[in-house]
Formats: sequence, C-alpha cells, structure tokens
Amino acid sequence: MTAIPTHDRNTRDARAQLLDAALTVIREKGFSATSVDDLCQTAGVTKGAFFHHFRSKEDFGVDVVDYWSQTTDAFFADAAYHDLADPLQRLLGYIDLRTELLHGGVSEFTCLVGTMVQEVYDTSPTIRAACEASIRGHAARLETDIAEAMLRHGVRGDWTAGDLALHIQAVLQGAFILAKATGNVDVARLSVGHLRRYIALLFDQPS
Amino acid sequence: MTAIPTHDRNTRDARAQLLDAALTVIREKGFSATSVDDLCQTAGVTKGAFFHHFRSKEDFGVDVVDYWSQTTDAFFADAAYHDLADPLQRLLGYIDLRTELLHGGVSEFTCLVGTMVQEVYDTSPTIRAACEASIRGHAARLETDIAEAMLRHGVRGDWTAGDLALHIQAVLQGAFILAKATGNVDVARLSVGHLRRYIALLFDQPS
DNA sequence: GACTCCATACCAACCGGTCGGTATGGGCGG
DNA sequence: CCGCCCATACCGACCGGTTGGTATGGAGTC
Repeated sequence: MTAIPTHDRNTRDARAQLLDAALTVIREKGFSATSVDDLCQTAGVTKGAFFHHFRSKEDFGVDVVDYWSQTTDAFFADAAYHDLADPLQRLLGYIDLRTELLHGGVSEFTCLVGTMVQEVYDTSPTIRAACEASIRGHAARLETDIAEAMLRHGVRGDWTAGDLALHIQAVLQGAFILAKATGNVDVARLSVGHLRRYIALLFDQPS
Repeated sequence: MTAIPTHDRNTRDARAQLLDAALTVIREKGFSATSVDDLCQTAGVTKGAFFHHFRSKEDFGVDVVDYWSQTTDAFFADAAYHDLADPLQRLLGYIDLRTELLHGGVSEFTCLVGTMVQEVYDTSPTIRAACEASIRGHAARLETDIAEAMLRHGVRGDWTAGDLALHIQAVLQGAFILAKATGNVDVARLSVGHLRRYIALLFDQPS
C-alpha cells in the first residue's frame, strides 16, 4: 500500500495559482485596483505565499505579463492557419481566428497586456517594458507572413511588414476598448472586420 | 481708489480646478491609482472642497468623463476640416488632424475615456455608461460625413457609416496603447496612417 | 540540519469619506 | 443704508478600513 502524501499535491503550487488567478482578476478590475489580498483570495493562497514567490506587487506584474506572453504565444503557435500554403491566407487566417475568439465575457477575450500598460506606462518602467516586449514579440510572429505575402502578391501603398503587424495589434486593442465601453462584443467584431477588409484591399489578389 | 477684493478671484473655483487637474493626473496614473488627495494637491484645493462638489470619487469620475466630452467636442467642432466641400475630404481631414495631434508627451495626446473605461468597465456601471456615451457621441459626428461620402463616391465592401465611425475610434484607441507600450509616438502615427490608407481604399476615387 | 514553501501575525502609510466649523455674499424687511 | 437670515463654498482634522510589505516560525524534504 503506497503512502498517502500528507501534503495535498492535487493543487498546483502557489506561484502558478497566483499567476493564473491574475489573468482573470486583473482583466476584470485592472492592475491598480487589484490588491494583493484579492489575488491571494482568488488563488486560494495566503499573503505569505505571495511575498515568498514575488518580491513586490510590481515584480509580480512583470511576471504576469511574461506568463501571459508565454501562454498566448503557445496558443497561436499551435493554431491551424499556419498550415495554409499562401502567406496572405495565413495572415487572414490569423485575423479570422482573432475574430472567432471574440465571444463570451469581456474579461475572457480582452488582452491583459493592453489593460496593464494603459495604467502603468508612466509609473512602472519594468512593467511597461514587459508589455512592449509582449506586443512586439507577438507582432514579430506576423511579420514573416506579411513579408512573404508582400513578395508573392503585389502591394498597394508605402508601408512595411513591421508597421502593418503593429497596426493589427492596435486595431485588436482598440476593438477591446470598444467592447468594454459598449458592453457589446459585436462592435469589436465589426471593427476587426474592417481590419480584415483593409488587409484584403492592401494586397493585389491573383484573379 | 478701488477697493481691493478680500477674496482672490484670480483663481477659478475649486470644481473647475479639480476637473482640469483630473485630465492630466488620470491620464498619467490611471483612475484607480489616482487618489482624491492627488487630485486635490494638483488642483490646489482641499479635500473638503472635493467632497463638497462631488459626492464620491466615482461620481467625480462620471463628471470628469462628461467634462472631457464637452472639451473635446468643442475642439473638433471648431476644426478647419469641416469647411471642405467633399465629405470624403472632410473625413480624411479629421484623420489628418488626429495625426497632427500625435506629438509631445503621451499623457497629452492620449484619450481619458479610453484609459478610464479599461479600468472600470466592470466595476463602475455609471462611469462605463459615461464613457460609452462619449465615444458614441464622438463617432456619431463622423457618421454624417461618412454617409455623405458613401453616396457621393462608390463604396467597396459591405459595411455601414456607423461601424466605420466606431472602427476609426478603435484604431485611435489602439494607437494610444501602442504609444504607451513603446514610449514612442511614431508607431501610433504609422497605425493611424494605415487607417487613412484604408479609408482611401474604401471609397472609389474620382479619377 | 539546512533549505524550500508557506501560514500567521503584524505594521505604518494611505485610502475614500465624514464632520464640525468658518467665511463670504446675496436677498430682504425695516 | 442697516441688520438679520441663510445658502453656498470651502477648510482641515479626523475616522475606520485597506494597502503593500515584513518578521517569524513551523511543516516537509533532501
């Protein structure tokens, strides 16, 4: 008969619990309005555990942003649109996936990084830098497909793969704000629809 | 010799001072992180004055959003682009004006409403509603020019004047987030540049 | 027995909000 | 023109509760 572990190992460790809890709580209430006690209560851990794993709330903020980047990067890396042969179709596939994700509660589809950077860009250089890295990293993954599409298809206008990739992120962030302000996902979906139309117009389609 | 007024009337009243101070402080630190004491100190008034004019910090938030709407609406109502004969040129003139405004410190050109609604959309229904009214009101003023442009010029794609007007707001909000994350105005300007190109592509130009 | 992980108890600073009080000035009867 | 009434504007000390953060000790593991 195997020994029953006195310490319940069904529950993940406090650090992971706290990071997961933060994704929900911060997107609901914002970073500043989220207290350490809020996080601990949601995560089901004590304050001692929090300050054992993180030196300060600000340090925790940086780690949360990094955790968010890793989680979302893994999600999009696995997505099906990467299998498409045409780079423009892959790009449009990304937009379509982002559109599909726009459903359910606002705090479930909005972006943690966009929420956080709005609040702390001027008060916390470390969190701001982590947010910039997150957004730029995500955009960089689109850049290669855009660059390939520019070569394969003709292009209208004077722009680069890099600034289109960032523009796509801007529209998504803006769509989240629209959804938050109106309490309506549909306006966000319509806005991303305009983005899709723009990208389609940008490239000369093979007729 | 005229009597010297015992009460110094050079300073505006506390209410106006507080509302003006809020436009700066809230855009720098966010709504939650801005304390009533912060506002009072910046405005140069006491806490007693604050709670004389506003029942609570949340009530103040609603009044600040309304004040922001009035201020910005007045600014754009006076803008020169309204004098252009062609509705499409008026619309592009609006975009160009928004681009020109993108300079200086981040807290000077970003949008108070977008910042606030991100934080409080789920915790303060009254502020959220005020933010929605502000954004929709601003978008509605573009809608007439868009509708006229749709009639005068041909149109590509299936969309309405209303959802394009909101999309424009979304891109602007997203551009602000980009500027905050990167600490760089240029990326915001490039993103609004993409928006301008989109609008130009949407309408059939008279050759 | 050293180390990690975490719980409990606690702290000073700060939070939004209250409260008793003061100062100013306009309306108005005389 | 005076004196009284009272609403509005504002002051700043103060309140209970919450904040981020610390100090300490104990259980489990190597």
